[in-house]
Amino acid sequence: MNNYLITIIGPTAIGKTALSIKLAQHFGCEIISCDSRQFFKEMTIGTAVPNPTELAAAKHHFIQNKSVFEQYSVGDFETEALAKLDELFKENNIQIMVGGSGLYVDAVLKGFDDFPAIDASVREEIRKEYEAKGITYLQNELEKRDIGFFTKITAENPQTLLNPQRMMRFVEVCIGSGKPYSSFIGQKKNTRNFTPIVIGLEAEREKMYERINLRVDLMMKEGLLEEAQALYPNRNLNALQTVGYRELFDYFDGKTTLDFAVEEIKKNTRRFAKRQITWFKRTENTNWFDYLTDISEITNFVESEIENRSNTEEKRYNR
RNA sequence: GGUGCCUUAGCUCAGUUGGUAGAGCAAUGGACUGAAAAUCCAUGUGUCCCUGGUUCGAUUCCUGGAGGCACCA
Repeated sequence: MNNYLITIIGPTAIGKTALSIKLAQHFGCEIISCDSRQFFKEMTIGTAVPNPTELAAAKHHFIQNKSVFEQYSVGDFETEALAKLDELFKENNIQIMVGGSGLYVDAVLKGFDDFPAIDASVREEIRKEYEAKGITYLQNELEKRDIGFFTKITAENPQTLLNPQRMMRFVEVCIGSGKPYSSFIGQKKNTRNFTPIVIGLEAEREKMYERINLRVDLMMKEGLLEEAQALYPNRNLNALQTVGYRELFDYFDGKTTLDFAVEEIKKNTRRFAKRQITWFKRTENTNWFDYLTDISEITNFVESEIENRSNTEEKRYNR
């Protein structure tokens, strides 16, 4: 029997959580969250994790199961999510994944290559060099250690040469492993024991922004300020480089007024949503639905997809 | 009612000694294999308030009007 992973994607605040719960109830399955900020137990309001009622309505995984003090990467998530899915598919061949983090969705659906673990001191060293010498240091290092890859991105994606974070990663892999970054790319044949059925939620830009603004106001009413205040001492942690918190940290620093910070949260959330849309446009085989689409239409769609695919499976076996 | 100043991009404003205009912010498009709610790249969208006049040519100068602000009544 084939396994199916119903995957719900879309920009923030569009209604992914509500849809995923309805689908989970309909198919009697559980939910894998794929959201790079909802992993953290210290953040609740600002990351819009499902509320207790929602969590009771369907079993969720990867919601607030980590601490902001832990190191956690997309590679770790890929491993853990696949293990969890194997377990869940034993119970039910239909499961649900929902999330707004494109990179993490790709990790589960497509898989990434294996990279060696790189010692934190290597990154630290590279960061220092970069801060002292600027982006040309990273460019020179990459050119020296992985000329093929350097030439490729220069030709195909020159903007990446100006992106310190990506460039530091490339250089850190080269230095830490002693091999070119590109030698790890395209090595792994990723096989998945499930078929994704990807549902994308979309809305007119104006509607989407309206929902974002409303949600930010609601978060403030629910106590985002206090939540951010409690995390303020740890503001430098990676997990706290997050929309909704950084802007309030600036307010605590006395750099902005509270009203301005809230407007900044709205603006940065809009920009985040835009980046999500850009990413998800490229997600293969996505079936797009308006955010107001009736749940029955979506369940019908999913059921017919599964039927079509299992029919083609049967034909294959009967041959 | 009188006097002065203002009216240019979604917003705040600059500017053109007369040759149809440009900054910041907002916005839009894009990239992205272990920081990804991160990080990075690209893009100027316009009855220059309206109306006559002067001029080869007016957003710019002049007349009249409309709206706004300030002061005086």
